[in-house]
Amino acid sequence: MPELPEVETIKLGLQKKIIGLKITKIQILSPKSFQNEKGQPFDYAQGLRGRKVLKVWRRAKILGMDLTRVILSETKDIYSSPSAQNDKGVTLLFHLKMSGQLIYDDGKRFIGGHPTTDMLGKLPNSHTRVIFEFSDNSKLYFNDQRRFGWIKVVKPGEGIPITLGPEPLEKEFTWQILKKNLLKHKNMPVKVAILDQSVVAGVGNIYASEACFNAKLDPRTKVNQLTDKDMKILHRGVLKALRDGIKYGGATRAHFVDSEGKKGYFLDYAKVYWKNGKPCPRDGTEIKKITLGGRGTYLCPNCQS
DNA sequence: CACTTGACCTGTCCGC
DNA sequence: TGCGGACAGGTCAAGT
Repeated sequence: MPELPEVETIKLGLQKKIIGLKITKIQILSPKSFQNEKGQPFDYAQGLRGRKVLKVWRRAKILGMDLTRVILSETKDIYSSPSAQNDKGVTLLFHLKMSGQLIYDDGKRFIGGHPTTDMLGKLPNSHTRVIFEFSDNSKLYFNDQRRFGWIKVVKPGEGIPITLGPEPLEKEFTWQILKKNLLKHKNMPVKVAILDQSVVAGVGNIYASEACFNAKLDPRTKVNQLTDKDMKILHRGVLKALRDGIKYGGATRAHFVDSEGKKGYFLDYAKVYWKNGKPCPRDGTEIKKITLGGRGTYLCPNCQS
């Protein structure tokens, strides 16, 4: 799914809702979806009961949730956890991959009929993998049709299990850094190269096509053909694509919904992604779909050269 | 080494 | 209507 703007949208939604709430129960319907730091099923979910949500954050496409140190009197069974000694709190990492959703229900969400939530129907549903219950009886559902996504329980500050480059919305992401990282892949088409999370963290297939369009660059252009000017324009193009994505609440093709279950509208505003056959918004030429690095790629054959 | 393909899963859509 | 194949937002491992 979810690329950076979609995860950012979920983060902003959850920050308003679950900070300070205490977890009372976790139901794991799909053990594969709830893992320890080694990627094996995490068997001690009961040890998370009694913890409060301290912080919700995002790095690239990963959502993090820092939980308090356990309150011993409430959760004796934490001692069955290998990390029980010297408990400094716990962090949950969420990766939604292709089809994951995180939907918060505090009873106000109108399940099953809201114009923007019709697609969800009732929760839990057959794609619900994990359910968090909070002390105010609200719930957080982790749904994931394809089960590529995961929740990992790690120690606070423990490394994210993905090699990540600069965070594009932070100051560290300059055009010079982008150039340096892209040059790791001199002969790769530029669109494929910016999908590498160590080049720039958080760009996925939708925003990679959009970024190339914004920069008026043919996505097939090899990295070593790019001039410094191209690098600067591409840097701006990446930022514009991501910021527009956040502005429109993310992109929904099939699965993405925000933490209230609402779809994102970025695809209505996307310039090329999923627009094959439609006119280019710049010059009216028909948008083409091609395959690059095995992924669908969209471009205007006229103004992206 | 650089790059591509396959695997992980489930669902949908399209052509025969 | 049914069936096979292609394809779908991500990422890592294995293969070329």
